[in-house]
Amino acid sequence: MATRQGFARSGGRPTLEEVAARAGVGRGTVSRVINGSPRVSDATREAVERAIAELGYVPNNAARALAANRTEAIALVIPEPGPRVFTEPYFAEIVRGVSAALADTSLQLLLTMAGSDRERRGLADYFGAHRVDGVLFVSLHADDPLPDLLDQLAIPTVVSGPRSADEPLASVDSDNAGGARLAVSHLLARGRTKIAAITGKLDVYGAQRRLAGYRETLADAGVGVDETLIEPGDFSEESGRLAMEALLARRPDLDAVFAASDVMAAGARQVLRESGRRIPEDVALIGYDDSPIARHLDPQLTSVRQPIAEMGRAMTEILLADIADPRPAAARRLDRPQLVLPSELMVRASS
Amino acid sequence: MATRQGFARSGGRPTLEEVAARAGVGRGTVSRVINGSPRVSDATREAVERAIAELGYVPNNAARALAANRTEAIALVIPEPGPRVFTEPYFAEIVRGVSAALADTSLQLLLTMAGSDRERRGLADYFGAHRVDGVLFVSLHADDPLPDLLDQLAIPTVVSGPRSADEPLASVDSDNAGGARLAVSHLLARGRTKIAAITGKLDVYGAQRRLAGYRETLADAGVGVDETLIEPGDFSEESGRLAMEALLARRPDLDAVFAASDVMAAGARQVLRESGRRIPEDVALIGYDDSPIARHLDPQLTSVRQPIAEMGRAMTEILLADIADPRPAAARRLDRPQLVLPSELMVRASS
DNA sequence: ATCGCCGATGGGAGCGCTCCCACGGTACCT
DNA sequence: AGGTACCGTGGGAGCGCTCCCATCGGCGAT
Repeated sequence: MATRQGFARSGGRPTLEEVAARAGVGRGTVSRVINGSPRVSDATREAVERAIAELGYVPNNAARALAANRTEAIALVIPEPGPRVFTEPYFAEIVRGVSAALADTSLQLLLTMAGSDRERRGLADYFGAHRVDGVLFVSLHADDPLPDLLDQLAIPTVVSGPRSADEPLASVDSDNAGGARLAVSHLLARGRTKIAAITGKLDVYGAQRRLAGYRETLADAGVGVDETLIEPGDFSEESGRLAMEALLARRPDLDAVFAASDVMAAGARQVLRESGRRIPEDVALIGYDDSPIARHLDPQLTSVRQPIAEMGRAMTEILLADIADPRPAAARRLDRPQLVLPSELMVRASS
Repeated sequence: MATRQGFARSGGRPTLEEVAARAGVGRGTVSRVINGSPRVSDATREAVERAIAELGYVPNNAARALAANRTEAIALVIPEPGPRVFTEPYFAEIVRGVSAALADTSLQLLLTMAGSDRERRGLADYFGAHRVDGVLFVSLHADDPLPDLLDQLAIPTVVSGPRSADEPLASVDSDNAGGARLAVSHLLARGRTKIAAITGKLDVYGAQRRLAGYRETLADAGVGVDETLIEPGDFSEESGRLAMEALLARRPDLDAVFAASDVMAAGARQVLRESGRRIPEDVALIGYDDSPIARHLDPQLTSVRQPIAEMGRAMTEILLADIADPRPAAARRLDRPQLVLPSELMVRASS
């Protein structure tokens, strides 16, 4: 293998200069070939490419980064919370999407889990020191100062769920309202009319949107929204249980439940069972996220699936476009995409 | 905040040189302070540190890497397989452990998902080009050429599960045999004697060890190993189903099942239910991995928990120690740790 | 008082690359 | 023929840091 011979012969790694010498051209020309500049004749390009192959040359990233003041790396920041948040494969799916989008570029993915405030402070310095070309944020908290700091530093940034309806940064989201609409429409189509909702934490924008979708669908269908059928949760199983108990106490006549997460649906299911109700005969149940739990619940849980990997991919593509955009930060700031990807209803036995 | 002022004033980021000027010392001295060299007087060190704080100086990684021929980064390589392998939070847990171990260092974590052969070839060049100081491998395939290549290149490497009993690279593993032993002992203690095993893919070393633990425990207890009670699976739910059917056909009298993964246990559970058997009254069931599914199965599944995050942490610590080891590669190669971390049995309703 | 030694320090010489200016050559115009 | 535009190209000048050698004092030993 040519590559390996290259290593062995020189002892160290071949440099640009050596490639240039071998190809009989100057450093600048080799650099142009490597960077795909059009200002190189075909013959020269070919000669350079041959020399690169023969020597097994691979550019030194550090040198490039230093000389060009780029880093060839983007960071994925995950505000790492308690140990068990990764119970759902959300994070892994995002990473999959991101790294798929990165596959044909030469960019590196830097993973940053920053739970504590101290760590986040470090990050600010870190990003400020120009150590990444762009930053991807996953599941951002509404009160996180980091994104705004990045904005000031003019570092391209994309977040994975807008923090509000007027998110200032570029963002990618799944259609939470649409997902809820799918679920509720499906229940209506099945003849259910007393459809309860267990919401997520309502300071999370996505949870608001899911609730909004629920409301809109019922209103549009002429069924009307009954506030006694709505109970807040916080995405946890325990909160699903509690919400279900409250709902049942208030509205024992309900015939369907739309929970804003599978985990809450699992809690609700337990309470429904204990109350002697059958699923879906007496009460239909729908969750959200299409997590692995959904498929293992008994009965299998109908759930709304978000295209998580696609979201990761889309975030990355938006980020890359922003990085590549030659206009000054002020101009780029003007047209920041707010992408919303459609959700899908996975119909199973529980509805 | 001093840091922010620093940015604003200079327009660009402060450099070593500026810090040196401000502290009234030479570049070399500042460099020594930053790198914690002892050959600096206390007074000077203090003056330099003050200048650093005042300017909000953060070293430029690329420049350091270039000058020192280090990279300040380690790679975590995940042989990305099909879309759905991340169904279990294994990967996320490993990342948690790794990044926890990295938290007090200044090293960066580079995430590399390399599924296709083409990507892996790229990786070889990439690592060869000295772009990382060390590499962490997760769930390595037995026939992967990459680790050996890294070994030749003398790049420190740690793998997360040895590929065989005589793994040449440093490795960290959970005690698979011990985990199986816990499970089987527990079943024996509950009075079960006809304990079946559904194994994982036996070309995976961990699966072999789990089966070995099962065998040893039965042998030690004087119960004896009955080969008709052993059926191979491949870690998938479907294979769990098939294996359970085969076992039931052959040994309808079995009173317990130890499955080498929760997912297979879920498949087995379904078949047991369909056959009219009650869990755990008629047949006790134990899984492996303590995945989220375990807690959501009905009845909740007893399962063996591996300390995954701790494994990630341990891998990283071993890697860092290897990177820091000043001895030549040949010497380092001699004492490569093979760490085995204990597993734990999470007892739930199914056993 | 002189010498030698050692710890503390300054700063030159790169690390491998990109950027950019300058140069020779060709093609086309007047 | 002379001029003007480019195009493709070479190579100097750094990017910000670490390494390492030279230097400078101060100290105890002689």
